[in-house]
Amino acid sequence: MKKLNKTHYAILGMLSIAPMSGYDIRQTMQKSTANFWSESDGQLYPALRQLTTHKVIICKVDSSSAREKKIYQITANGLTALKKWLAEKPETFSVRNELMLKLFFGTNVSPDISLEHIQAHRYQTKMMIDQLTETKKQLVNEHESSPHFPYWQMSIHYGIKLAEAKLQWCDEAIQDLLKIKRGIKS
Amino acid sequence: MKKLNKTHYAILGMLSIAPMSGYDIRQTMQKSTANFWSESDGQLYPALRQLTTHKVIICKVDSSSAREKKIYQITANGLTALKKWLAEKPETFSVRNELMLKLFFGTNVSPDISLEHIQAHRYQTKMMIDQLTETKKQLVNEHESSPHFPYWQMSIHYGIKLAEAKLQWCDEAIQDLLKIKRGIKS
DNA sequence: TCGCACATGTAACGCGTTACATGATTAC
DNA sequence: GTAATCATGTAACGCGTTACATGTGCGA
Repeated sequence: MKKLNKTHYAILGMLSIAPMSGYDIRQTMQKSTANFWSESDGQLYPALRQLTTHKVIICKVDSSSAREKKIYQITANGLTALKKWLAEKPETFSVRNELMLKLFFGTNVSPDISLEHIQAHRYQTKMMIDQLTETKKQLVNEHESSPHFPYWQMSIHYGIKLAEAKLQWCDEAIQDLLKIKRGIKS
Repeated sequence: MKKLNKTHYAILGMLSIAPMSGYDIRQTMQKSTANFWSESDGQLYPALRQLTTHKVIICKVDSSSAREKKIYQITANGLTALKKWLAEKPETFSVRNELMLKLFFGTNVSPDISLEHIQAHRYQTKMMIDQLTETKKQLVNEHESSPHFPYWQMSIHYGIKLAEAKLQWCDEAIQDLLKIKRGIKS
């Protein structure tokens, strides 16, 4: 019996909200946790089988609809395992930020290249803020009375706060790079 | 001939600053890029061999000092490859934030558990800000006249900006959780 | 003499993505 | 009819960490 990994716990968490199919889990993750967590197909389906073997979830085939659908449900065992994991200190994640790495070596190339990278990042970040703001609105409309609401809202706020900080940094960095450009010309 | 990956380019970038040994590269990364990029031993040494095979770096064994030391130097080929990579759009990295994932499923456990996680995160973030502020001071003292200076400073500012945003979020989230606690009691 | 920092590597394992593979249903 | 979405999976590969392995030089 191998231990459960983070993918497993992410799935267990999703199933603690409601019974779902593999496909549902993907959709839900893309809608809600994509900003800080996602799983690929290649992880998801094997993990569901492993979780079933561990008896932390059970699978019921839904033949009522025309298409076959495997609905997974968390077991009492599964909920206990999830709660235990939730109480453990979260590991601090190591970040790999390619934009920063390229910027760090920026002296090797023209400032225009760094400028372009940052402007692209600025645009992406702005899109991100819009999208998170939209998600937040939907959350208020659809789940305001849910016990999940405050927790889900906090996670969205985290995304927004960080994105706003990135935006500010982009603006400052763009100014810095323009100064470098002026320095080169003079 | 396999393509170079990001680890390879990170090393090339380091060697574009100065010739270094594998050990030096690790030290330098830990001092300067740890906040957004790091490599483990298990990656570094094999990568150095591969880069040598690709002839983008060359190795000179330094026997002058008592201890053997392999000093790697970037070649003209290597610099060209690095510049080409620097000009390519950086891929946006997928984040996996375990703290956010646990918070997202917070309804399954007591608010105290989420509170503890966030308070720990707040503390770590504060330490991070102090450390980055210190690094920034050192940078000004030691490299202010270097052409690398503005680029390196920007990367530090990024770390600081983001950490400050995290700190603010922590304070808000702690207030939110305290409200939840009061709600449960009443 | 003991422990730390210097210095270089290997092996095993698990994680995670990507591409592949299949097929039904529904909306246009 | 045909494209998109629903729905489930597999195989291969590369990435990255961890643990292991070895040995020197220097300062307390």
